[in-house]
Amino acid sequence: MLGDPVRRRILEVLARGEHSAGALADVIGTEFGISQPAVSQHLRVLREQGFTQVRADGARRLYAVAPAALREADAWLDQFRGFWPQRLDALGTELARGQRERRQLVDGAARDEGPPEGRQSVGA
Amino acid sequence: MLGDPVRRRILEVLARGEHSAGALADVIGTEFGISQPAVSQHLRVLREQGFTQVRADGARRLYAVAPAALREADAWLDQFRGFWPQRLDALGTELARGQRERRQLVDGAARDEGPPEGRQSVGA
DNA sequence: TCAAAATATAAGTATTGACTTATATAAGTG
DNA sequence: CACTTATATAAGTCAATACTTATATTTTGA
Repeated sequence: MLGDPVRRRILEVLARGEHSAGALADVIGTEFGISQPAVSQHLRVLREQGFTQVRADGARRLYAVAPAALREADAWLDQFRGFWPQRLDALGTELARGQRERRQLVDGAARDEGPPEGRQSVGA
Repeated sequence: MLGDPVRRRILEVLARGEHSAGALADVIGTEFGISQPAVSQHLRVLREQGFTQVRADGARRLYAVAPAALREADAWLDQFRGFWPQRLDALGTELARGQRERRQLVDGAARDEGPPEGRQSVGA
């Protein structure tokens, strides 16, 4: 599933906010040199496996990250957390900041919004 | 990679400690109804992709979780941590406990050691 | 040193999966 | 309406992958 680099990349883009299928077809299609249907098929898989949510906006379909499935992956990793050193250093910062609000970029196609500000994990 | 249920299951078993290739072939082979070579091939993939480490013990090969690759997956998930509610409640406990030491079950084949005690994440 | 045990590799096959082009469907727009 | 835009689906192809059985390799122990 997420072994596929195209799908991973799609989610990375969606981590920055909502994007239309067309915008994704442009960005991802260009990056990987694949067609619109190819991207659309990846979107279908992501949708069906619960990694994304979609809402209609006229003829467009706006995709966004759906937490559930990714969270499940995260939960699965719990059993291995004891195997690597944790990053407690970032904790204070994170606690102070509180839970970060998500932006809702309605589309954005070619336009690049730059890297997301540091949303980071702390780990156990 | 980890989209494969057999490989995920192998790692789950290894999360409880070291197991020989034969023990894994028994457990996994039985659970999934596949042959020794099939399991061995999965072990090869996991090894080559850096998810496991192996050491020799006579004719046996003892497999264990290799943190690096899984940790990378965990790091990748960082960018999505803002999308789901965090479990800060577990933090105190975890801090108090300090980093959990890993057991080294030398094999264990059919014998089931029961669930690992709660090794949990806290998240950002 | 030879047979058995533990594991890996080889070679073949069937399924899955990631694309392609072509086309269907649905929604704006003149 | 007809045309265009936005997206999804269909159908086919090719490569990757997850098995199988058979066998090679290494180690141990009688």
